[in-house]
Amino acid sequence: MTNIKTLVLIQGPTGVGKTELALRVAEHLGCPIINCDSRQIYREIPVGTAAPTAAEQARVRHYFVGTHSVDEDYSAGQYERDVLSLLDSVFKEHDVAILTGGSMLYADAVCKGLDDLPCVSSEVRDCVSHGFEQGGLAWLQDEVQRLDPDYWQIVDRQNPARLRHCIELSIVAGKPYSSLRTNNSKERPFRIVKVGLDRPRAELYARVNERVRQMMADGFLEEAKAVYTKRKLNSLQTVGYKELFGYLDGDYDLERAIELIQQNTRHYAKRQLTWLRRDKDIHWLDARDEYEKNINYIDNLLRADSVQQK
RNA sequence: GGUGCCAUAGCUCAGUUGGUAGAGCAAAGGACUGAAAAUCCUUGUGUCACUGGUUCGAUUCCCGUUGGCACCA
Repeated sequence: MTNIKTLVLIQGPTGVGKTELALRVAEHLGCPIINCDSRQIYREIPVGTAAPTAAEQARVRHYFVGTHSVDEDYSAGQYERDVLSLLDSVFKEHDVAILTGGSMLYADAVCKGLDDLPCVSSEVRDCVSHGFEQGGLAWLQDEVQRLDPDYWQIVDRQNPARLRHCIELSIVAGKPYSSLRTNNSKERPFRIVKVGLDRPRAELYARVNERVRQMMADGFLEEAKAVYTKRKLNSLQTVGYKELFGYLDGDYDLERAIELIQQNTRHYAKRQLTWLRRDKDIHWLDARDEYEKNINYIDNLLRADSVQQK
C-alpha cells in the first residue's frame, strides 16, 4: 500500500493555466514537477516557450526545464528513457511526482512507451532529405510502397513527415518499419493518474492572445534575435520563433508577426485538444474553478484509484 | 456641392452575357509510435447594402436611398 508510486499527469492546451495548477498541487503534495514540454527543455528560449520562471522554480523542484541547448538533438524516445530513469530516483524520495506540459507525444512516450527503434544516422536522414528535394512527395510515396507495402496501406500518404520516418527506419533497420511497430503499451512500475485542464474556447484564445503580448513585453524579440543564426535547427521550428524570424527577414512588420504568433498558437492549442479528447483515461477539470477545488479533486483521485487498483 | 467608382461568407475578394454564388485566409472537426510548439487530412447558405422598377424570373439591368473611396470645386 505505501509503496504504490504515482505519476500525476497534468495536461491541457497551451495557455490554459497548467503551470500554476501544477505548482499548487506540487506544493500541496510536497513533490517535484517534471516538465513535459518539448521546447521548454531548451535553455536559450524560456520567454517564447512560457517556461517556468526562476521564481516558480524556486517554489517547487523542476526537472527538464532549460536543461538542454537548442544545438542538441533531442527526441521523444530520449525523453522516455530520461524520465523513466529520473523517476527511478525520484520515487525513492517521493510517493508522487507530477508530469506537466503540452507535448502529448512525450507524455505518451512516458505512459505507454515507444517501440524500440534504431537510431537514424545523419547520413541516412540527409539521403532521404535529398530524395525528397529532388523527387518531392511522389518520391517518398514510391519509396514507402517499395520498402514497406504494409505501412503504405495505413499511412497518411500526404504527410511527408510520416513517409520520411518510415523510409529512414526501413533503411536503417534493413526491414520494413511496420515490422518494428508492436502497438503494445509497456508496463510501468508506477500508477498513472491523468488530469486534463480545459476552459471555454473563447476564453482560452483570449488568454493566448494576451500571453503573446506579454511575451513581447518580456523580451521575446530579443530572445529570437539571439538565436536567429540558428534558425534552421529543429529546436527552433517552434511557434513564435518562426514568425519572428520572418519579421527579422523583412517578410512583414512586427504587428503582423504578433498576429501570426497568436493565430498559430491558437491552432496549436486546438491540435492539443484534439489529441487529448481521444484519451479516455483523462479526468477533466475546469480551469475556471478555484485551485482548492481542483486540488481536492486530485486528492480524491489519488485515494480512489489506489483502492481500486489491482 | 459636382462627377466617377465601390457595396457578395467573420476578413480580403472573384463571379453569375438575368435562372438565388465560390476562392484564399479565419473558424470548426480529425489524424498522430524517436524532428511532435513538428507534419498532415476534412468541412463553404451567405437578407449577394436598402427601397422601388423592368422581367416568367433580379444578386446580376434601370431609378432612388444610405455608407465608403477617389477626383473636381
